[in-house]
Amino acid sequence: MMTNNDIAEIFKQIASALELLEANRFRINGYQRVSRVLKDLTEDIAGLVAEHPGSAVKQLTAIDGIGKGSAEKIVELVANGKMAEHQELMAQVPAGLFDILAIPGIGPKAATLMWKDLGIISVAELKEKLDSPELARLPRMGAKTIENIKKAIAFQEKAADRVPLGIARPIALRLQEELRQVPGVKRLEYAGSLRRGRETIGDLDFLAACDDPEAVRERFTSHPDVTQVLARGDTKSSVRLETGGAVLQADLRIVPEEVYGAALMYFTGSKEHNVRLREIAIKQNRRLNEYGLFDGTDERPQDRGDRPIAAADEAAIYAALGLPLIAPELREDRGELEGEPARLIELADIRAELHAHTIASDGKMTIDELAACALRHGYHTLAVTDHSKSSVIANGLDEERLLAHIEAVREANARIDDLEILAGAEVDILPDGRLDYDDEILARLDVVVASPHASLGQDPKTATERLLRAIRHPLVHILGHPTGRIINRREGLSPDMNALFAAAVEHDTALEVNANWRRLDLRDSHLRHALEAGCRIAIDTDTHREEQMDFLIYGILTARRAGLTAASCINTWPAEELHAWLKSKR
DNA sequence: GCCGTTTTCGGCCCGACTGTTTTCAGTCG
Repeated sequence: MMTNNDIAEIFKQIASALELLEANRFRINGYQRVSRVLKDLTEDIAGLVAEHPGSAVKQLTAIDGIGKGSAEKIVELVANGKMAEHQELMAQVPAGLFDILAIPGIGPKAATLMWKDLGIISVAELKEKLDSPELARLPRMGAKTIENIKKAIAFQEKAADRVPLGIARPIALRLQEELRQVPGVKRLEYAGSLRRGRETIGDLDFLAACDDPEAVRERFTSHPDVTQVLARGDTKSSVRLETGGAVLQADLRIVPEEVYGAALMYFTGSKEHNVRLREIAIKQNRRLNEYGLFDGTDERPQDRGDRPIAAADEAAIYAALGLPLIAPELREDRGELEGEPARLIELADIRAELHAHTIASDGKMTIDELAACALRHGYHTLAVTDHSKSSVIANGLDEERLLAHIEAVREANARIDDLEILAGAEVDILPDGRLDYDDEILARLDVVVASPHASLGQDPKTATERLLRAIRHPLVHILGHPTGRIINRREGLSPDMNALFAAAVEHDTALEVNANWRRLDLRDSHLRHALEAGCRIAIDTDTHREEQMDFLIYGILTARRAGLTAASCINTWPAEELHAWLKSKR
């Protein structure tokens, strides 16, 4: 069965092959857009084609970015497992060239030259020839360029994956704070995919407005964590840095304060969202760039002394375009420019933590320490949810220990004011969908979070049945980290998410957004679809140690990317409402 | 390749920086 990602990957390969064959730039863009749109799509394309073989092309062309040609190719691919155009291109372009194209600094022109003139068709071959005179004889291939390619390959070998949000954000906050200390800095903040709250970050983007650009530039490019300076221009600098176990690229853009908003929009992206906005501007006979929104469509109006209609702040620019302010997390060209945006959930809306561990299983805090932590966060409710007996590695509780633990929680609740401490458990969903405690035990718990921990390589059908059984269980409140994925490490389960969402609505079971940055599960795209289906959502940190309760921000960012409002999130409800809902399952 | 309140042709976002050039191509975001 072909997943959306598989299909998207095929279109991406077509685009790359066409780049190497020097095809029309806009045709390449077209394929790239199809690839991106497919990746973002929430419904399963293979399923859609299977269910509506006659109307699949029509349904696919209804999606923005997919035309008749691509729709037919998708149907061909799903039906036959292969696509003629793709296969023809793959026969023309050696597969290893895609890896060469992926090296930062090497584009289609350089890769094609190396291939056609020198027969280089893999990164290994390129590395062998880096010091050969024949490479240096290629046009535009001087000593510095070759040196940069060497460094880029070394960088890529170190920085194998995009950096998880939970690693990148603390680094960015630290760097942001350091750069703000430079005298004369008026404004300085991170933008880019980090500001949009993506689950992984490609590079860090900083924007500054200041009195002394050279001082900020100097602090940035000579920072002790910087391993290489890639660019150092008047308004833009770019570096590679190694810090906190991460290897990243970081860019700094310095602009006049009066155009800070326009630059922030530009630098926050996404690229695709920006393109949409610029297209809207053109339709209004205007021009939008990082220096502002201008009347007329002249090139570089900022250099002609034109005064922008709006430039200083984001809201004014959106307003001038006739648009509401779009939250950074939504700026992905996924339809955010249509309709009225809702007020998205915020960190301060959260009033309860419903998934947390103590020393009874694999946590580091006692019940009292956990409660103190919840009180510091201003919560009205805390659920203590230690692991169940099958999670042996996590020191899961058997029935006897669990009953004693429930007593300890009840005792703490009686002793501690201003916080309702609930007795719960994170109960393993066994591979066949049964739960790890019997109903008599589950009924004694105030909160049951049911989560998959083992057998995470199951086939989709088995996984769907397994999770459906847990969702339908009358004593389960929350489905914890539904897929069990670990970002950059483990795919996790690939169940039919639509089936899960429908069952969750029917049985009034909440779905968790696990805020631990290694999980973020549900992920943003799944959550978006869950909300369309009408699911209730829980955002919990799965806290094992004190500082992990601050992981909540990662769950909030992920939830905002899906358009979650406070009302749909049970952790925001007043105590009485939340407790009544929990009791409705008892 | 995609798209359409200039709709089936003719457009398609906009700018910064480097290195290799003698005025700009290639790459990136």
